Amino acid sequence: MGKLERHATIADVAALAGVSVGTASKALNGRGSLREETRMRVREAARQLSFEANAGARSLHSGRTYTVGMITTDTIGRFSIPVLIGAEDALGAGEMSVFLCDGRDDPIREQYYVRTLLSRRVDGIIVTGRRTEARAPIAADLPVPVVYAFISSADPGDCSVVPDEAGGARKAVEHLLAVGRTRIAHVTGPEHHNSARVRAAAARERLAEDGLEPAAPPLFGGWSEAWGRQAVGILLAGRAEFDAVFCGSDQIARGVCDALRAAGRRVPQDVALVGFDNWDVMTEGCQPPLTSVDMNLEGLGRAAAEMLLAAINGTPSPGWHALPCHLVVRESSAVPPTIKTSNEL
Amino acid sequence: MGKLERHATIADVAALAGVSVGTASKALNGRGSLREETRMRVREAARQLSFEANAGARSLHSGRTYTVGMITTDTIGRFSIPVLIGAEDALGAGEMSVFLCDGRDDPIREQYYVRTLLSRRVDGIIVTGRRTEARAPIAADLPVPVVYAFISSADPGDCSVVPDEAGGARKAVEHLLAVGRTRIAHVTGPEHHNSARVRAAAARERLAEDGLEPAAPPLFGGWSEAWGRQAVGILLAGRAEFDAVFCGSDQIARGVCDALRAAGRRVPQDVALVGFDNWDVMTEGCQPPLTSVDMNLEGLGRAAAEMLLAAINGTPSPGWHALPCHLVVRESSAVPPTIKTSNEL
DNA sequence: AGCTTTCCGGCAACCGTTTTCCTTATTTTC
DNA sequence: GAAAATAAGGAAAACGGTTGCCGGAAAGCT
Repeated sequence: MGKLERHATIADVAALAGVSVGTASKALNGRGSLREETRMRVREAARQLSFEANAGARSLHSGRTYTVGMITTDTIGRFSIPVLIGAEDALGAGEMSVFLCDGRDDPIREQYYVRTLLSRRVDGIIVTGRRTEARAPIAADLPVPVVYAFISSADPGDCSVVPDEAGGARKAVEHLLAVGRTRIAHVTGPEHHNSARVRAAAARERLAEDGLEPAAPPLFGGWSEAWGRQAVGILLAGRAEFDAVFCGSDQIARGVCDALRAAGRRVPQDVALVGFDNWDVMTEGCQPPLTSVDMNLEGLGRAAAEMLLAAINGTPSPGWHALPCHLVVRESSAVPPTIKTSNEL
Repeated sequence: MGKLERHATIADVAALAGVSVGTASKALNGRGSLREETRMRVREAARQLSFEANAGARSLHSGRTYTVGMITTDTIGRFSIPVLIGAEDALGAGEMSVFLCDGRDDPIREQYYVRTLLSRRVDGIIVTGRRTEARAPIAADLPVPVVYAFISSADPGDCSVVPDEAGGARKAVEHLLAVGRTRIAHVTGPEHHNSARVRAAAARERLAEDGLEPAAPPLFGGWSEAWGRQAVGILLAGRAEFDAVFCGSDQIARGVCDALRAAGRRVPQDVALVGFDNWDVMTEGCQPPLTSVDMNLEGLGRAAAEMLLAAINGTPSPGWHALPCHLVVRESSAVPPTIKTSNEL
């Protein structure tokens, strides 16, 4: 209840243990040569006063703060979170604490945060968030290493850790081909969004490798369920036949799924469906559960953190690092032979 | 490109400006009495060296670090995020930085974080996250103030900022009554979850105030869409008639909505639907868009941060603070008179 | 001219820790 | 038994800033 008055200092500990501050410091840090009895006495005093060394004062000496800043450029969103969690986890294991800064997509705010982080002497900075394109470097000539996670820096000399979205899209298409689909449509987000373009291009390319054409030109729109539903209308209105839809996001896929059902097309029997993001809320809410591409954002955050730690320790890894995506197969694209057979009747 | 070698110190600035460090400090902080010319000279030197005062060293003197720790007890989840954003925003306005700590629902991890935060001399701590019940205080006798946000502390002497879920549930029911529904069912999360119980009790109570009984006993299950769908089966199998369903979460509501449509019941004409959380992904994805109770988590985070700041400045607000929820009406519960009339035919 | 003010800016203490010497005892060695 | 080696712990100087106090110079007053 009654909050403790103030933090105990090492001087308090030293006094209680009847030694000098220097000795107390050595005792607590296992330095110098002290009698075991003395060491214990100091430790006991520290325990009694619930002493915790002032990290600020300590870093004054060591030059390292064991903190890193994490700036999300867009508002902390669904994509930043897993990255953040992964990074925090990896950093925490290295005893480093994370300053969270929500940039809100506001350059002023961002610059302000960079300045505060520098004044707090963070050992490094991770920049994350979603953007339509690679972003401009957060600042030039920073005295600390910076790693971009999920988002990527326009400067190729910077270290960016990103998912291999093209690879993910290829896996999605490959899977659809493997379950026997050949007339594959693609519904995705806005064309001005790099992810949408990359995924669409990779999908088309993978089809081409098998000598196939898309069932329809890729449909660019928004990332929402509403767009997914709308897109189905467009697909059905067109004269092209399709037996699968690869969607640029799980939300789109879900919209597609709902609209297909409403139109009397069965998933997966008539149309197989693959989403992107592997967002549990969507993959599980969808009926049937949705096959999806997982970008492993948490792993990405972890990788970014590890690269940052390495950079802090003097071995930076400049450049663009693409981490593999993997496909999680669920019922929306599973085609049990029996049904396939009944289809062929 | 080439990262700057090291941070400039105030001694560098002083040397460049040709004054003593003390004078430089005063010049930069607007203290002491200096000639305007001197002040400018120092400021210019600081600019040239892109000097940023070392916050750690500074706080050594002031005793304040202008940082707070934020511990999420469960893994950073959908509910922690808005709270976090709100708090970060309010704190940032007060020039405070936030240490993010992901407790993962692991007491060991949590205690570890408390210790690191204390060693970093945070000015205060915010604890947030989702839990089935009020949680045990994070630690006894901390030397810094603590505020619990969203989650609440079992110790009534602690400061907890929580949404008024009962009030929210009452508003939902009131709205359904206002649009002429009288046979209202309730589908919600697991009974061992305090939120589920509170909302269910408040809903029943509000009905009783109008002399009404629930259309069916409250259905406790999970928080998922799947449970919502399942619950509709149970409701339809029962002999009770119902013209509205108030759901304990938007996900449940969406499941209910889908299942109702599949069963041939129209929303909102036959059954009006109200959810809880006002989660855009669900309210917008749902067809029709879902009416829902908004807990204003971002505001809650902001309020928590403000209370923490107040506590840091010496005026704590112990106890349990319930913030009002509000209802966001959308089509799932809108009943245009024409349709109502056609129902009555 | 001599005294008091006012104005600037330097000096040094202090914040909490770590670390490098150094000084004492206490042993060991010849 | 004296010299040397070793062990144990203290004193003090950093680390980077802030701030109270003080001194010197210039200006104002009789």
